[in-house]
Amino acid sequence: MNFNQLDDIVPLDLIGTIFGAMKHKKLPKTHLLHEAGTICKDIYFLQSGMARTYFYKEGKDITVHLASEGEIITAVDSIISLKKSRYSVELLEDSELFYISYQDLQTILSNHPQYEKYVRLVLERMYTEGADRIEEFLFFTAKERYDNLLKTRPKLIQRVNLGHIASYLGMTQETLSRIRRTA
Amino acid sequence: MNFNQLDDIVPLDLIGTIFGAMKHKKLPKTHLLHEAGTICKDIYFLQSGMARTYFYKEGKDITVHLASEGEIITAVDSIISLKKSRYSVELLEDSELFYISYQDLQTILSNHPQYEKYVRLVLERMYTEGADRIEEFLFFTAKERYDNLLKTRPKLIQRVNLGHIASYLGMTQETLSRIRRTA
DNA sequence: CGAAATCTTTGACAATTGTCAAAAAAATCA
DNA sequence: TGATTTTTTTGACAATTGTCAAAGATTTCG
Repeated sequence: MNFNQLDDIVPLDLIGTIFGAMKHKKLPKTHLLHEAGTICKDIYFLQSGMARTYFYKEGKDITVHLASEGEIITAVDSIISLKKSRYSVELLEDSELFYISYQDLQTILSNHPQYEKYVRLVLERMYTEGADRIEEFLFFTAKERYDNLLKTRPKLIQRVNLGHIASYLGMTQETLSRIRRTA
Repeated sequence: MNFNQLDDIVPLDLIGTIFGAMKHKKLPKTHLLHEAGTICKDIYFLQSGMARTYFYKEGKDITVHLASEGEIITAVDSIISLKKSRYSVELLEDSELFYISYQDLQTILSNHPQYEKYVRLVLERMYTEGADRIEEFLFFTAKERYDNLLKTRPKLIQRVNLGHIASYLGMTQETLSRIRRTA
């Protein structure tokens, strides 16, 4: 398995326990893992490939989150609250993934409370990453945000449409195209 | 006690256990709870008053987080990683607060692993709030972000300097002043 | 109270980013 | 391959937001 968001945090026996409860699938590019307007029950662990969370604002398609192999993706606005999600989750490449319902994960955690700690550590990391992304918007210009992404996740830029990257960075596709020309 | 980020999630006995380990202080406006460049070890629970997390970018003071009574504040970039923080945490009003070191909190959690679940729930909520804030920057104009803050945290706008609110919303003070005139 | 300090507003102008439309380039697939 | 679809770039222009400087307003505190 290849889960860089977890490997250094979560002990092997927990990975084993959770892994035993996970289902596995290979799915093609453009497949919708989750559709906006429905309640999202599953958490996806990308073994290979790439996915994005997105939604529409005033007719425009906006990418909220991007994940590649080793990373986790789900509709965060639904999985915890069990409200209908604003987001859809779409595969950007043919992908191989493991998944588990949040319900099942919670059952495992109830039976093995010693594992809660590791879920906490993963959440802490996710929270910190989110805080960094907020900072980006507070201090950085469009060009700085792009340069930063280039530095931190270079592969992503080669594999994802310009339009998706632009909306993920909070700018239009045209702006990103011009930024790239100058850089 | 008054902890609206916790009351509806965390059971009373845990609040009691943690509360027993917390220290209590009253401190005046402008007091620095934490200073940038040092490692932040404590988590603060505001009983009354108001605080902000901020830092400097190119000489400009930028507010990253705002908390009022019932909310939690700390230097998130340091408390978990134990790295030196980029942020300072400052009181905006005379405040009464409880605090505990993250270290002590972890010890409590080790001794009472049944409580990990609630820390996870709090973190999930914090993460979700962070995700919402990112969305704001992705889809909303300066005016929309201000209107939204006005709707979700109206008191805050009456109690916090325009400049702090402006940087918190990712715009200049002048822009916010003009937005407010029109609204 | 009244002077000093801090905070907010305003104006003129500049820079950044967005919009709309169309052309160019690249990817897809029958 | 070659036609079709999708993606990216470009241009002209508009809207939004930022910068700098200064004037008003408000708060603080001796």
